[in-house]
Amino acid sequence: MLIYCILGFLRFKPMTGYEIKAFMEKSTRNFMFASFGSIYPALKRLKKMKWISSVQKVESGRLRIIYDITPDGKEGFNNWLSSRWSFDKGLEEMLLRIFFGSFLPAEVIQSKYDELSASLDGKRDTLLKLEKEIPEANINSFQHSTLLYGKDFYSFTKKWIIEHKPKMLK
Amino acid sequence: MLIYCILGFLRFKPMTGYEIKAFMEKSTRNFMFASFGSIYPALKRLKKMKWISSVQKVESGRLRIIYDITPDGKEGFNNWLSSRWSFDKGLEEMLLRIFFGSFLPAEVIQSKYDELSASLDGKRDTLLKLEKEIPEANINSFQHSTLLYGKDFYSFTKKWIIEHKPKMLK
DNA sequence: GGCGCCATGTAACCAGTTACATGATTGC
DNA sequence: GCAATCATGTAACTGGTTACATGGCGCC
Repeated sequence: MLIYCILGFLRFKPMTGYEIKAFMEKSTRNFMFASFGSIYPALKRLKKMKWISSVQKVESGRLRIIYDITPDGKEGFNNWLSSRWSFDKGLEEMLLRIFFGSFLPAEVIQSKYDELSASLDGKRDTLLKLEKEIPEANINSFQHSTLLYGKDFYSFTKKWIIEHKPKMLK
Repeated sequence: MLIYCILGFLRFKPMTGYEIKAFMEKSTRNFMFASFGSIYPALKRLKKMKWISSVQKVESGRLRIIYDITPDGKEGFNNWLSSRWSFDKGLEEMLLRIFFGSFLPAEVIQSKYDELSASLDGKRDTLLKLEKEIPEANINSFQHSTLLYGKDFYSFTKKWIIEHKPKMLK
């Protein structure tokens, strides 16, 4: 996931590893955050894959390695962004995808919100089935309340997704 | 976190590694789930720490290693469960703690819900500050919507916590 | 001269995963 | 006789973390 986050950032503009971390701090930090110890190795990995390129500069005495996304990288990023928007990998991936929604054509983005909404229904159904399988006598009120939270959470998130689905421009 | 989950399960009743996984599957699976590849090593670790004990039995030809929590384990578990209920480690830890709420004295549990609620306020405040720091012109509607979701999510969860806070019995 | 920020990176560690290996029992 | 379930476990890998190491710039 971190690599797609980095790739997405580089679609906004070329950046150094340091800037990537700073950008995370003020944009995605509540759902996606990483330390230098994972950012720099991730950049090396992406470079090796040829999904990003780099230029070294010395600016006012400081070494800066500025990374940019390559056509291969764009393809990899777009494949990730346009693959099924399910909730299976959790809230974090959902929000990261939404964050980069502007890189998807307007016609596609609505169907992605619909996919998400369907996935949330599926999640809720699974919980409902789970609930039916458990005899109520075998579960205390705290255990039951975690199930309840799950159901309410999926309902809330689904409703939110529907309400915030981008409107089609006529 | 996994070790506290296992410890909590063993407070309900002694179990084998296999049973622990099966129990997870039908109780905590939407917020806490692990494979055998992490359960068995975790049990070994807990055994080494003397937080759990084990008895080997051969029942109808099958080897079963039944684990039980020790007094040291109970202490470790209680320390974890009664440490500050913050939202810092995410939804999963919050739900796991609630799941084991019955192991906390009735007087304490209410204050834990209050702690959680305060922690959620704090999280929301951080997002509010973040939002103020970002000039609106610099952010597209998708980026903005992830912020919005964060705020709504914290509000929803806080409201839920308050509504489901256990009532004091008179 | 010292602090805070800019900037890069590595090493040790941690907690998990998937895939594999083994083997017995139960029920159709 | 075969599939599903019960039962234990390891090895290779993954994707991150914290702490450390290094060093220059800008400003008071």
